[in-house]
Amino acid sequence: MTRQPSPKEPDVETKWLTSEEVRSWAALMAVVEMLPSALDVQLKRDAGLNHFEYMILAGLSDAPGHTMGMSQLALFSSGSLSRLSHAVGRMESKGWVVRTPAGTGRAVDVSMTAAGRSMMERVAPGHVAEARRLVVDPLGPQRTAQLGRACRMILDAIDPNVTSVIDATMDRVADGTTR
Amino acid sequence: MTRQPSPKEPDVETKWLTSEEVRSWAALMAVVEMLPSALDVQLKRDAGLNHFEYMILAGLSDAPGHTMGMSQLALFSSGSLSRLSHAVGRMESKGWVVRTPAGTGRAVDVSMTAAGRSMMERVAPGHVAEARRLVVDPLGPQRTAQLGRACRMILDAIDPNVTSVIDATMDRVADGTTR
DNA sequence: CTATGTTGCTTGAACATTCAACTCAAGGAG
DNA sequence: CTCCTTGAGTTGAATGTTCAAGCAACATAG
Repeated sequence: MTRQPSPKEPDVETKWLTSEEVRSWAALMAVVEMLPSALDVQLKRDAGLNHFEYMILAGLSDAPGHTMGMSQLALFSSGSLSRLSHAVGRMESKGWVVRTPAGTGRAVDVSMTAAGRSMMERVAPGHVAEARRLVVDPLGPQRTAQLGRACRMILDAIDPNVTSVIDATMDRVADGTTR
Repeated sequence: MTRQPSPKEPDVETKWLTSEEVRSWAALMAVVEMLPSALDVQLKRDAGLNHFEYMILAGLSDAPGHTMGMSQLALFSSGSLSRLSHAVGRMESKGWVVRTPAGTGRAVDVSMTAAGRSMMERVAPGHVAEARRLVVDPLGPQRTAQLGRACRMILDAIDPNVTSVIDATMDRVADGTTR
């Protein structure tokens, strides 16, 4: 039901989707539902880690000093502060990260431990291989780049802040500032 | 950490991503994490429904006789049978769907009730508006179609069966067979 | 110097999802 | 006919996520 359900009334208000658009929308919805769990399979198997936790570690791994504040990390990992707090709690008890009070106010910094880092080094290759197998390779470079641009436009519509945080991290990664 | 972490060893095995590819990948990951919850906000507010439950109703709403078998529905909604079973249980207790034993074997059919249908009619416009606001309109028709094609390629890589189920439903929708 | 607000995070309970085990019905194989 | 095996769902416990409330450290205003 993404097109007009029953054309009884004139239905002036709703701008329904064309059948082309419905097709695209359905495909996108299927991807957002399936891709995370498809990735979870590999991560869970190889490291007892879910996708969200992986994103956290990936973020820290590329941050200066392997450290980020909670709020920034929440924005980067596209999760709520609460979800992050729970997740970091779990990961702390497994010894992958530590929390330290940051300079000012009530702020908290999260940093990756050596154990966390070595875990990442163990899992990352498999994860990248999955990324290739499911997305990058089937699409090829051209379409992958196109997809990236489309996603950035969507993110901008959802919340303009996210794009800038991600871009910042990506710039750091590209520069190799962290190595 | 989607690129090479520390170039000590030759690292013959892993084909890391280029910085262009990492950018696209990061944007895609952010979308798959954020889009469902962004959509949930509207659905929850307007109908106490989450995105997965909406997909179930949407599937039924476009199915002949507003009815589908559990397995087919699971495939369509990109969820596990177990998840679907729990979700349908909840929705049944709210009076939106009913389960009836289907002809052969252990099979079960799920159908949308009148209450479910009228609920859909109430929510759908708002949902479509969100779909437009966050995706279709910012991208424009060309890029939306491109995005759809890319998603279909990804789905094919994850599980070739899904594409056909979705296409089948979409064909029905396009034909208007259910009206 | 109290009161009021704001930021940044944590917490607990309610709710949803996953995982592994189980049931029940058919379909063969011998 | 009896014994696997497979297919289709269900169930309960363990795990994760969300939601609303709470709390501590400042800031600002009176």
